[in-house]
Amino acid sequence: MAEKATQLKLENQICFPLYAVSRLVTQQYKPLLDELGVTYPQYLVLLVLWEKEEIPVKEIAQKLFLETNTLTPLLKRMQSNGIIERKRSKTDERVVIISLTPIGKGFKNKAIEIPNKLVQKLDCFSTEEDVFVMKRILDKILNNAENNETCG
Amino acid sequence: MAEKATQLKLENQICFPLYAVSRLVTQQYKPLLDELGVTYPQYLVLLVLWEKEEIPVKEIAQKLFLETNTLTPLLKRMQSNGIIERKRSKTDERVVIISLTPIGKGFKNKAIEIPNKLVQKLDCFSTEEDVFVMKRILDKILNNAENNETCG
DNA sequence: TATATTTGTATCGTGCACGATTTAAACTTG
DNA sequence: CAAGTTTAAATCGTGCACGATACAAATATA
Repeated sequence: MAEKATQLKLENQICFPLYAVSRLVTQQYKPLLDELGVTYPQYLVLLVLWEKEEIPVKEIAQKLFLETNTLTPLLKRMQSNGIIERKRSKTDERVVIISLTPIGKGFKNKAIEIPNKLVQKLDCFSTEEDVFVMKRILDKILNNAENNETCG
Repeated sequence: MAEKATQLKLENQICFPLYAVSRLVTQQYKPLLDELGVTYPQYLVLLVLWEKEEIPVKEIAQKLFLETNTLTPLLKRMQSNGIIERKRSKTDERVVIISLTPIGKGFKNKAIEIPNKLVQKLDCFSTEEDVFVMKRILDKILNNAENNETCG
């Protein structure tokens, strides 16, 4: 029982540092993304679209582990900001295909320096070795989350 | 330049798996916290209050790396759910002191099994070794974030 | 080929996060 | 001690997250 009570201390939670560091890192992006006029989740959508020109909402959702009820309004905002286009698929009228406008494509040149700048910022909080180890573990977890439906 | 373009691929982002895993883990808590009728950030406030009976809003904010503009409405919801009490400090009228109601104190017994249940759930996604290593790195980052104002 | 089921988006409501601003109390300084 | 500054909460507005529900198109089944 004493051990279980100890497990309820904030410092012993696994989840909490994950939650706090995630927000901390997102905050590091803010000034860089402000220059593009996008939010952090919108930036993730841009990363997806820079890898694939035309992609259905559903597929973006799967890549980012988000639901369409989060993405639909987010994509509408990006559309009204002139960054992306939304059009219905010809072959399946249910599907909405997302693509970049010339403006959205142009953002890639501005964004090219962001990853390096962010690594510099993270140097204030961690070593590159630690960041690398952490990323490897997180990727493993995400990978298992994609494949392990038996377990959840 | 080719290297910089590679860095813009989603799979090469540090931030993204952090963001996605953070949400994934929070989702694992949901069914457990539903039994208490609290959200995940509210659960974090409970963890703080189980360690310290009476605590100002500001101090909770510092422990959880949140702003008071996030906490004030959250605490009001917890108050109207009968979990906590809010009262002005006698010695400093600016300060609002948060404390648990008997109901909030009683939640601790119900919550005592949550950490173990969560570890079990995480076993589906990761090894305990990896979780331990990750937590150590995340704690280091948080620690540096608390102390390094020169760098940000 | 009607009917039922599944699938991809969209809509709605609640609760965070967080920047910006406001307010009142406490503190500092001239 | 009066004026300016700092500090702790609160308020406001915007944008996620996400559960629940709706709806229409596509598919499966009777």
